[in-house]
Amino acid sequence: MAASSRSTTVTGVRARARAEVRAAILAAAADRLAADGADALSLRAVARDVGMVSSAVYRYFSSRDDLLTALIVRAYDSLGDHVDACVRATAGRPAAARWVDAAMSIRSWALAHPNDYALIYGTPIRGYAAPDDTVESGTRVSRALVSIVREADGLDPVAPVAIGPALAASFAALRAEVDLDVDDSTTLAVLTAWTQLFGLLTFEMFGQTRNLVADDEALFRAATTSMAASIGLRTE
Amino acid sequence: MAASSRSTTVTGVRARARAEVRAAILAAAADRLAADGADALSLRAVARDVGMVSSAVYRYFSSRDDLLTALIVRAYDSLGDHVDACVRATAGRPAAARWVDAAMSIRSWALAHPNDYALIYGTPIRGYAAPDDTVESGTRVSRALVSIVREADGLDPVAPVAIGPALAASFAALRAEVDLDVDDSTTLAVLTAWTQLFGLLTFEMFGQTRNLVADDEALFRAATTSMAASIGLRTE
DNA sequence: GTCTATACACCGATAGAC
DNA sequence: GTCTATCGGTGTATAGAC
Repeated sequence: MAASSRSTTVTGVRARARAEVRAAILAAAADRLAADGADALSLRAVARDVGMVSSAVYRYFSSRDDLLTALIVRAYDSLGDHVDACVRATAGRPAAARWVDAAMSIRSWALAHPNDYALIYGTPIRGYAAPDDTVESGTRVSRALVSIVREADGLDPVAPVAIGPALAASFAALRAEVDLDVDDSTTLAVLTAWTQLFGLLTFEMFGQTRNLVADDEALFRAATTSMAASIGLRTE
Repeated sequence: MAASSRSTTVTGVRARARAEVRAAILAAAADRLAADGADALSLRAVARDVGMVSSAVYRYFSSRDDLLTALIVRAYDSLGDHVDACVRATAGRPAAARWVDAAMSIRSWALAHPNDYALIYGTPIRGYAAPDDTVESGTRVSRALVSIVREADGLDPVAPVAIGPALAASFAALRAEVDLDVDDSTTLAVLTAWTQLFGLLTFEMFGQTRNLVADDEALFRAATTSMAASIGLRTE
C-alpha cells in the first residue's frame, strides 16, 4: 500500500512542492544577500525568514556554500538577462555605441545590485571552487559583449601587436568557442576592453576610485568609449 | 613612589614593549591571513598563536576590523615596496618596457601573496570604511606607475578622445595631485591602462579567466604591452 | 595596565526522535 | 521530512586578579 503511492504523479507533486520550498528559501536568501552582503548571509537567519528551523534548510541546500552557489547562478542570470536585453534593444545601431551602452547597462546593474556584483566579481568564497553550474551562466555577459563585435558592420583595423604562437593558438580556440572571426590583434583588443570594463567597474564598486574623479559615470563612459575605439568598433 | 616611576624612560620602555607585542600579534595575523585568507582570520586563533587569551588581544587591537586594517596597510606597503624596487631598478630604460616590467612585478607579488591581494583589491570587508591610514599606502602603486609615465623620454601622441569639461577638470586636478604633465587623452589612457592592468589581474586571481587561455602570463604581458602603447610610451 | 576568566549571542553542522 | 538538542566554533564585552 505504501508502495502503491509511489506513482509518478505523487513524486511529481512532491518534486513540485520541494522546488517551491527551495525557491522560497532562495528568494529569502537573495533578500538577505541584498540587505547584508554575502559575508553576513547566515543560513539560520534565512531559515527564520521562511519560518523553518535551520537544520530543516539542510534538506534543500546541503551547506551554506551550496546556497551561495545557487545565489551566484541567480546573480549571473540576472546580469545576463539585463545585458542581453540591452544588446537586443540596440540591434542595428553603430557598434561603438552598442558597446558603450552594454557597458553602461552592466554598470547600472552593478550599482543596483552591489552585493550580487561582489558575489560574482569579488573575492571568491573561501575554499570554494565554482561548480560547473556557474560557468555557463557566468559566460553570458562575455558572450553578449562579443556578439556586439560579431554583429558589427565592419571593423576598423587595429594597431598590430606582436603575439606569440602559443598565445595565438589560445586566441584561435577562443574565437572558435565564441564564433568570432577577427585577427589576433583585435582578439587581444577585445580581451583588453573586457578586462578594462570590469577593472574600472570593480574599482568603482569597491571604493578604489573614491575621490579620483568627481563623476564616476562620466569616467566610465569615456573609458569604455575609448576601448570601443581600440577594438575598431565604428561610431556610425 | 609609584608616581616617581612615571618617568619618560619607563613609559618609553612600556611603549616599546607594547609595540613589540603589537608587532608579534600582527605577524601572527599575517601568517594566518596567508594560510587561510581574510574570511577565516579569527582573532581567537591569532591570540592562541601568540599565547594570549582572545580578550587580551583587545588591548592592542580594538576589534577584528582594526586588526584587518593593520593587515591592509601592511599588504599595501609590501606591494608598494615591491613595485617601487622594480621601478627604481629599471630607471633609464625605455618607458614601455618599464611599464610592462612594473605590471609583471605587480602580478608576481599577487601570485606570491594571493590572500593579501584579495584583502586589498577584493571585496571590501563588510561595513568597513577604509580609514585614512590605508589611503596613503594604497596610492603608492598608482604613483609608481605614474612615475614611469612622468619619467618617459617623450610620449607618442595618443588618439584624441572627446572629454567633457567636468571630466577635464577632474583630470587636471588629478594630474596636479600626481605631478604629471600630459593632455586629457593621455590622462584617460593612463587611467584606462591602470584599470586594465588590475582588471585582468583580478580576473586571473579570482578565477574569472580560468580556461580562457593556456598561458595567463603571456596574456598579461601582451595586454599590458598593448596598453603601454596606448599611453604612448616608447619602446626605445 | 595587562592579563585571566567568564558570559552572551550568534554561527554552521550533525545526530536522532517523531 | 521536520523537528529538538547539541557540539564546537566565533566576535565581543565585562568583571576582577595581579
